[in-house]
Amino acid sequence: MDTDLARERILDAAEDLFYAQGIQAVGMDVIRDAAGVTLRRLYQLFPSKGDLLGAYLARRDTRWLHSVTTHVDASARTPQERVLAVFDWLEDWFTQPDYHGCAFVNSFGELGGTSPQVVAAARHHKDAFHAYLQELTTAAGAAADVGAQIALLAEGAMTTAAISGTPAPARQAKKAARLLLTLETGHPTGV
Amino acid sequence: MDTDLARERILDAAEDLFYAQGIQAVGMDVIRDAAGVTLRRLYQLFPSKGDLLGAYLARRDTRWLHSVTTHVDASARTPQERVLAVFDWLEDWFTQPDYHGCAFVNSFGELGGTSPQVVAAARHHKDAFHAYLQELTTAAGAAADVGAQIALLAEGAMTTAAISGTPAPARQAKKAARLLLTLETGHPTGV
DNA sequence: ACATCACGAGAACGCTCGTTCTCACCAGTG
DNA sequence: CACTGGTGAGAACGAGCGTTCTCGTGATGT
Repeated sequence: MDTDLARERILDAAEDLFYAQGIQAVGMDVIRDAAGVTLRRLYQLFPSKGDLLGAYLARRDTRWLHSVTTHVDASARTPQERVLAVFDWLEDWFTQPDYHGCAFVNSFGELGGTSPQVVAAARHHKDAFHAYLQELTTAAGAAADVGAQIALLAEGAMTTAAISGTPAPARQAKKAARLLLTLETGHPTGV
Repeated sequence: MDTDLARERILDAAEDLFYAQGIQAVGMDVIRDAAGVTLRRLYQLFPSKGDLLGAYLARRDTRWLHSVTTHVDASARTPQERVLAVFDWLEDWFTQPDYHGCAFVNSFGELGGTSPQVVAAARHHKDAFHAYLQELTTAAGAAADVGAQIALLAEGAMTTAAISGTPAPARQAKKAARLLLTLETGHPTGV
């Protein structure tokens, strides 16, 4: 088997399994089985489980953000709609049957107390996402605070949808985001 | 040693360790050492690690909510201030040096994929918290949606404060909550 | 005083899991 | 054809951990 193909199949298997069951719950042998790869090959490409974890998080980070931005670019016309389109994308995500939260929040919850690598990955991912929201809200003419506030709504929606098991938080967050966006547009916050 | 005292010391140790390092990262022997209790006693009081985990989450649930409600009752005068006082309490919490997120979100991230018991505990805890916020916002005369929206802000603040390592999200969330609360007070949402 | 019982301390057991090693096999090279 | 080197399949190793067992000891009841 080609090396690149093997890498991809390993990362696909790791992503499915790590996300579904947690990182510590999935052994390297299970990933080997799911990827259809030999253990030797697995350790050649990822010398330790930590390396595989890092690659998993890195790939998921870029893919996830790319998916959001692609949806925003494709579906929204006005700057305000671009902000709100993020919540439509979230609702789609929450509706997928295997959804159970943000992989980075989950990883942080599982290993944040022991792995600085996971903390750094989560921080990087959230920084990038929040910066993107800030960019969108600024483009929509909102006050400086609104980006962070809308980021909090999005984060809250992710964990609430995961724990409650329903996609409803996406719509509630969207509604709140619309209010924050339209009411503060162009005005100083005045607080 | 008294049985009740042993229970308490075990739960104290388990809470410190589970919260700081994660559940799977902490062995029963470490809890035994920290509690100053024999392994025999530990298993007499909590026949399995799962039982100990359940007791830990149950106690933390009631204590956490009690702490919030106590602060709200003690510090806030008007119904609106009672809602916003929740975010002051959050800021205090975020500022504690050992803060790294909501124990239930972390537990869910760690074991949500494999333990229905943890899922149920997290759901119960979040249901109770969100119901409390709903109660506060209703008492403040806000529209029906506002409770859920403010809950999303609080949840987002918890995870964002944990991952970013700063307490700032509490103030951002409070600002947004104040807007949602005052702007929607007494009006239909009109969306 | 003697039998009984509970308990403290820690060893032991069985399992999981990350990682490495063994061994047979096949491809290419002189 | 011999030789070398890489590969596949899986066994093996070593550590960690949840749980139980052993053993020595001291308290209790009669």
